[in-house]
Amino acid sequence: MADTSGSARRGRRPGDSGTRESILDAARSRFSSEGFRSATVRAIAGDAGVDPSLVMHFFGTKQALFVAAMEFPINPADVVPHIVGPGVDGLGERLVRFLLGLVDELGEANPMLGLVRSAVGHPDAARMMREFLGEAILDRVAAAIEADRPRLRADLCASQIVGILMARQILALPELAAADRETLVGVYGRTIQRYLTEPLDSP
Amino acid sequence: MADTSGSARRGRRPGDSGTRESILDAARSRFSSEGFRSATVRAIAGDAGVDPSLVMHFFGTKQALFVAAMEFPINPADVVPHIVGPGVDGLGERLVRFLLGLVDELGEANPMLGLVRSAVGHPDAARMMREFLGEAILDRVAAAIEADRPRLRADLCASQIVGILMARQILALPELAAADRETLVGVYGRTIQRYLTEPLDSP
DNA sequence: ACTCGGATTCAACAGGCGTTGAGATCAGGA
DNA sequence: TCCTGATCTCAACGCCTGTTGAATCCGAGT
Repeated sequence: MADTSGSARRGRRPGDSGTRESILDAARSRFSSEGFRSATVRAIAGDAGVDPSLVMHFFGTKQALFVAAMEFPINPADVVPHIVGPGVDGLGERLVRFLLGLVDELGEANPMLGLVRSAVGHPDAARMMREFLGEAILDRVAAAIEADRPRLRADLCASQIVGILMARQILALPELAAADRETLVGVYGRTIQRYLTEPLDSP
Repeated sequence: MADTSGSARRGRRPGDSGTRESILDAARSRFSSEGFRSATVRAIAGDAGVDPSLVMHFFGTKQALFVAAMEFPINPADVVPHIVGPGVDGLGERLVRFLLGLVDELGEANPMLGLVRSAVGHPDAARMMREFLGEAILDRVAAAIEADRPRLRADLCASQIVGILMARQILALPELAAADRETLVGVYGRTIQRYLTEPLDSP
């Protein structure tokens, strides 16, 4: 609100404007909490204090803005070895602890939530989610341990992880949202561990 | 296409028109595959071969149409005792087998998928999903067995069930979609069984 | 035979959407 | 100092949306 005249001015603003980044921040927040379809370019522009057409100028298309905004803030290649490194023992717990920590840390601007919310009824976003969760993370994990049917095991893990996101962050199931994090790490960790290492044919 | 004149006629059609039901069928299908927001009244009317305003005449509002269409085709009170009856042994497997059978049977007009697809970014639908999954099914199951923290156990089960729906039907993870049903019943059944009966504090 | 009322369509509204093109403004290199 | 090009706004376009009101049609009860 340091406007020197009384009304909005056109043209370039003085100083180093971090406008592009603030558009990306607003987009992350809107896409994450409303999904691709419901989040509007106009609302994102409004949040960033900017005209909608400036968004188009920077990113060209709503779809392209979505792709740019849902870029993951950390590189899986950096973090996965850190989780897998200590060995198979406790691997499930480490994965779940990492996931829950990330969710709490990212808050409302969480690309994983944006992808889940958009994947529903939007095949392109479903593909992005599949690629991120599967190829970037779980396939590496499943490959690090040595077991039969690694892809099926990765899919099993993905189903529980997506379920955690849906139930805790989107459906907001009350007991699950209120539960102590380490309790969940224990329960879900054992599930993931089973999906990764135990025999898949029930005895 | 048994039109006696060459063009569409106004007014009441001859014979016993099951129009209301065919609108509901179309709505179930559209809401299930696209979610509340993306499914349009016009498309539903088109599928039913009817003018959009007739949909409003019957149901008043898109929201009311959604509620009517997402009514579950079977009554949980009828089926849950059938699943719980035989006792705690194999309860998880019976639940998962019932769920997967239902999904295959209902196909593209599955209210559970419609609710999941709409819950995302639509709090009213999230509440409907919560009420159906929790109060109608899982709370009864958790109450039937006797264990500590029954609500948390119900939420844990819900998280895996929703995850199965997301991963298999919406994300379409390939190995999961292709997997033999009884294999999944074994793997997921054991998970649900754990969530229902095993101690929640990891040893 | 005659009305009555539900079924059905048509045409339109008001609002929101993504996107576009033209123009204004200014930072920084020549 | 002037010019270039990036940044930014305004106004508008065409489209799609849920919803409405009026007009038509016809089966059924009297």
